[in-house]
Amino acid sequence: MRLEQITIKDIARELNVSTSTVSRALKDYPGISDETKRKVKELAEKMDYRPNAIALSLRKSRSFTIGVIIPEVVHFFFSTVISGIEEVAFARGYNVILTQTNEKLVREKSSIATMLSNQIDGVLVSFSKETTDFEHFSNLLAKGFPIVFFDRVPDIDNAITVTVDDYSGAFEATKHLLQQGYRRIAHLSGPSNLKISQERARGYTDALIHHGFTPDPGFIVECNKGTDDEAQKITAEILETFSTKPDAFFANNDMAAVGAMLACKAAGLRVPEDVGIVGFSNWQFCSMIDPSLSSVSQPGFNLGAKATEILLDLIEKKIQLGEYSNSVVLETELLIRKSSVR
Amino acid sequence: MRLEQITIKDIARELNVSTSTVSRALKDYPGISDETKRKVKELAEKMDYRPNAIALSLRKSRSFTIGVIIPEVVHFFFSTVISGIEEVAFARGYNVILTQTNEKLVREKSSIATMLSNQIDGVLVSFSKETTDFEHFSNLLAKGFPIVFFDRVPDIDNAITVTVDDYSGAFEATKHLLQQGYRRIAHLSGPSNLKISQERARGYTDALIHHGFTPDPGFIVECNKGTDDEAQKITAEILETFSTKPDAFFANNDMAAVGAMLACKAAGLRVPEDVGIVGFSNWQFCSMIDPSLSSVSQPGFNLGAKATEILLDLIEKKIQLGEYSNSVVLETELLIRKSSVR
DNA sequence: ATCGTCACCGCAATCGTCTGCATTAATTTT
DNA sequence: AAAATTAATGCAGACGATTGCGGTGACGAT
Repeated sequence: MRLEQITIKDIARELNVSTSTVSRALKDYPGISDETKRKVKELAEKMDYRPNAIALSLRKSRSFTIGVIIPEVVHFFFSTVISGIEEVAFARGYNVILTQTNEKLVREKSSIATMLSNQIDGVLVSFSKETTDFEHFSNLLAKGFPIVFFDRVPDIDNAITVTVDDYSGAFEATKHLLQQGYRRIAHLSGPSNLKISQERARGYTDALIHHGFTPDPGFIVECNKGTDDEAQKITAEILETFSTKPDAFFANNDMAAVGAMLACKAAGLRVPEDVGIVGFSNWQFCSMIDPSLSSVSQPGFNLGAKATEILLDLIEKKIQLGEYSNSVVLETELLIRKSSVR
Repeated sequence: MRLEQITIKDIARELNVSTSTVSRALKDYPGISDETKRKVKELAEKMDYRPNAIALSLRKSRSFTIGVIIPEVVHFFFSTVISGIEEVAFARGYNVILTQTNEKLVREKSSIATMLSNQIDGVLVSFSKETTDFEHFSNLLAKGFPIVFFDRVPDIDNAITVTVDDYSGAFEATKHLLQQGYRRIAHLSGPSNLKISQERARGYTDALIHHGFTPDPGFIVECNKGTDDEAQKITAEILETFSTKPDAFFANNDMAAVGAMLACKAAGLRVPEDVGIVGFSNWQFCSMIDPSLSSVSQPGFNLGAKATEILLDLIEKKIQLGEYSNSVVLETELLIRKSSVR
């Protein structure tokens, strides 16, 4: 059957005192004799008493639980973020309820609903690709409910966001390709409704302009799913149909970069001699493939940790809304490997 | 401030009825007039009422939450398992509380403690590498608390376990290497206290015996951490110091396999011509590296899903302890790629 | 003998929901 | 018209813990 947990009542009965006394004794309240405290604590220890967190939550309207809404768990970057979240939450005594949306808006909505019903103290959110309006969050924000957005963030003013510097990561990657002598750099972009995709595309474009080149909008091709298969097909198509062929690819993510690399190899092009490739996220496999893949590394763990710290500070009122600059941006780092150096 | 949720009291006050009536009306209990039901439901809808799951948990001693204790999140296999868990739990209306132990026993213990304190209905567990005694679980099991172990499971009779067929995966992998003509196959094993490591080593050994070879215990080398760096060092050492050099490596996991591959390449050996390599887990990168890595794929998603189904069935008393055969074993599949075919 | 002080402790309400057992009013039966 | 039945609803206690407030007894002071 259900686990029969020891309650404060059991201790009270055993000791012939009231539950109030037990409660206060356990918490070292004044007004309880040392003798009583000792007896209560001893018995509690002996009976292996553990406070019922549910009852506490009800009483305090606090659950010491935070929710995490994430597009998908099976994703190197997101899993490192989760790891960071979990680490900080655990250290500060909070539980983590996790749901993945599988990039579906309906699941995002229903997840937030059941989480609220479970009285979570706050929530960390990274949007699904489908999410274009933020209504289901904005009314929560308006009520002052603690929300911190990370990575995939909304473009509204009063939201607290933690992101990585996608713009400068993309800028540096593109600049690096230019410095290596690549001239016709294509960009395999992500879904255009995501701010991160926009930022990366903007970094790419600005880097070109900054170095005196004129960006060709046709050289930005959207890879919506972000899988290697998709990118492979798209790249193959580009290599076939474009009149001016790209001599480098800057991909929105590493999977797409690998897809591009495979397509190039299949087309008889050598990487990095004929074509340079740079990815984004620095998945584990980057250093394991041949040629090893240059990539922009995102501090996933730190991002998760930082977002959680801010959220918990908000929850515990250590900071007020607006005290932090609303958006925290963590630095990215371009890791240069073989795929982009000739 | 904290989110001011609408309660049934608010609805009751507004409608001049008792909370009991509201509660029953919302649940379509008999004995409530259709008129009242309609009014209550309408107002509940209008006020955006959501039942307080915490209060329900307290009342029912059920939280509709399951706990997941996992060594680490940033791990391809485990993240797919989590995905499977989350999927089934969500579909059946359960929340998932996640904690990672980072392979530490103390965190395993404290995680289970706070989870119990949060009145979880059951728990899914994969052990940390440090865990050698199961006391912190066995007394829970004795009390009939629903626990399902997966992947890294204890070796006790009354525990329900869901695993993949490590033995036959290892057997097939080794057999495949033998069939390709490799004769001096070394095994980079995992921590010997984990049953999965033992099973894989056993499959390896049995395959050798089955094909008429005498296993050399010295050819089983433990890679405790399971990282590519560690495996690279160990493999390099093997290649240097062993009098009979291995001509193939069957690794306990893919990271180790990659490490071995790198070490072989560094030693001037060609893969697969001089040395064959097979990994375990079929991480995403297997098909992306050069040469592509043969590996035993584990059905992570299915494993998570199956374990969760069993757990929820247990919780909901759809099945009794012992009704399932205590251990469910899912099939593995050897995926043959270039690293082991000459 | 009466009062005040102090240490120690218990009562009861509370958080939001559910539910067994009344209670009330309306309706039907005799 | 009185009694019995039925339908609709309310009361109150429970789940486990916390906490403001009031109560009890011992003790010393007056």
